[in-house]
Amino acid sequence: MPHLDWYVRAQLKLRHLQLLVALDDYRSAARVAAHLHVTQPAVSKMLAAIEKGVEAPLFERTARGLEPTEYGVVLVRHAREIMESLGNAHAEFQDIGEGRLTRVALGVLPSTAVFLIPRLVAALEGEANATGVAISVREGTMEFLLPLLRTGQIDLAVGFLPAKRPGSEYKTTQLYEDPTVTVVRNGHPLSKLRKINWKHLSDYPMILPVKGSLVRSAIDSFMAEHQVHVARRHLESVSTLANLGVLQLTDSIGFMQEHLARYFVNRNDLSILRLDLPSVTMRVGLIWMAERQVPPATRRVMDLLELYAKELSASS
DNA sequence: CAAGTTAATTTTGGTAGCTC
DNA sequence: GAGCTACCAAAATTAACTTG
Repeated sequence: MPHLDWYVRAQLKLRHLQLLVALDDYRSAARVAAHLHVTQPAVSKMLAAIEKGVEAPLFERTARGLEPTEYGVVLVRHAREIMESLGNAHAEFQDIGEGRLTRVALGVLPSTAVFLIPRLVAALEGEANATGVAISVREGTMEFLLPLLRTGQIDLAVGFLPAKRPGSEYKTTQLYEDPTVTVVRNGHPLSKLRKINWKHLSDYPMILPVKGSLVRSAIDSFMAEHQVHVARRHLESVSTLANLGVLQLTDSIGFMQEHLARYFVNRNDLSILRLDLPSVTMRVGLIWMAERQVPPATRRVMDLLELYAKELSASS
């Protein structure tokens, strides 16, 4: 499909995306035509033009309507995302127009999402004055968040700080340290043992962060040092919910930041093994771009997060 | 040479008639 | 009934000229 990229950049119109989404919704050219206030042939022709452009059939013509092909499903999904994202622009325009709500876009790690963010949002909700802050949150690994930070799609990241300070494009402050712990389902054979040593881990499948991530490399070197054998069939995942599900359903051993693990333990979802991973403690902190000046709203969010982090480490 | 006007081209949508 | 092709018309955009 050599021309798809070019076509999408140069030729594909918003009108086309509308059409694709409507076709998927109605599965009928005639009804789509009515919805878009055009006639049926116009719909038919526009679809043909898109299909020619992307060089792939997008909808299968059947006796009583249209059904998306595999290609169609993919393109419709992206079209929906774009239309939705564009819809958000309207809300943000209003924010600017009203001149009193500032949007702060945060990027967070799964391990920080569950306890820092709710407190932040609750505090901001509570103040109820006109010069409020609207928060938007994205979750992902550091590899996902840092590019967003660089391109300005997020203003601030709450994530792992690199071990050394290259003193470069990012500015950081440390909030707290988060050790990595091993977690298993309640009633897991290992949780019954009085004494666990590292060799025990070799007997069970593991869930590890994806290769190349900060935590993973730390775990890998720790494992090598303690000669723990990693089962060949281990799961690589940074999806917190997937990990939780797998852990509860199987005898897998998972690695999690302690703060997140505690959350699950408190809810009686998981158990923490009595094992220390001393060299796999992550430094969690705020990260933002050095060259961009920090607007007051972002400054406030940073102050609040620092405050909660302090309370947190004081109470634990 | 910039502003304004006109001509050519492209895009979009419509109708009619046809096939499955 | 549903959709396709062929052909037509209107609108918008772009290119090509004038002109002060």
